[in-house]
Amino acid sequence: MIIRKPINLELTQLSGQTSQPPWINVGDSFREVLMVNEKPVLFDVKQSGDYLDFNFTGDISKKEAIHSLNYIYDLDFDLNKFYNYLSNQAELEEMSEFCKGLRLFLANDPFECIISSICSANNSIKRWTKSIRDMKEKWGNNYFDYYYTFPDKSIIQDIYEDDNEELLFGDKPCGNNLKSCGVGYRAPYIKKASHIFTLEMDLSEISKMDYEEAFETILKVPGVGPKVADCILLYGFNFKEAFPSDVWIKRIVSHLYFDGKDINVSKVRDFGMDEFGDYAGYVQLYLFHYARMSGLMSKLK
DNA sequence: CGTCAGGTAAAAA
DNA sequence: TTTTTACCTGAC
Repeated sequence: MIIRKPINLELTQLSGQTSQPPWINVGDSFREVLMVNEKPVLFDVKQSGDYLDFNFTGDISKKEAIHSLNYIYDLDFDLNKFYNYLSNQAELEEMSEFCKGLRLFLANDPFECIISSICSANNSIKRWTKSIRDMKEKWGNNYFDYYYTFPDKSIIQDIYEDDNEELLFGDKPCGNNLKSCGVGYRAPYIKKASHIFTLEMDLSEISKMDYEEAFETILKVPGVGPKVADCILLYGFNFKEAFPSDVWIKRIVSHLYFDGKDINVSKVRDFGMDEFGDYAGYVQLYLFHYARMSGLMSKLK
């Protein structure tokens, strides 16, 4: 079945957005199990011309499946209107050429996005995605033979941090702890964050807040600074006005808008939100991949 | 083998 | 308030 809205699936899947790791690549498809209305559904998506071709297995209607995919791949976002916006600005006009069809890859499970985003801090895409995959396979639920959901917050909060803790308090051999997933010093942040979202902070409340309140709220979580908070709000909760600013976005923005002058990351965030408004999230996504694919990134390094 | 990258938290200025 | 430093791990 085809959804007639343009997307570049592979680019979107492999763009390192911290909603989740890429889905499992099988032949020319990407597959993953998602919980939809509390039922496990195996999705299979692939590129068909400019569009998304999909199949699914699970106890939901076709309408519900399309609704999920529309959200996750942000298919109702008007790319052509966005490209028109980009083409009207000297600094941005080249970007759509390099990333045509790139869309937000939004979280089906906001908690997975929170942990992914915490893991992504001071880390490489390759390493944090492997950590999340490891956590799914160790403690998530297994469906359709090879697929795993991300474990619930109430599970993660009780996982041992490292080998020492496991040896001291556990009754199982080593390897069943957070650090064994390669998360390094983020292990205590992950545990504390899981605890907070299990007992103190309601995820559904975050989506009801306005952007500023949600940002301040989520900043209180250990391991969540401004960059991670903006990733969580953008990829986990679809706050498109977020402009996650890291060292690369700083370099690119500084090159395009400030004549290469060194400016601090928090100024870059203010600039991006002010300059791009509701397009901030998309501009951030496109800036990063434009720089990556145009060769600008190696030039700035 | 050493060096480096990359956000956050905590210490220091 | 702003700036500096330590933190795990994998890539090189």
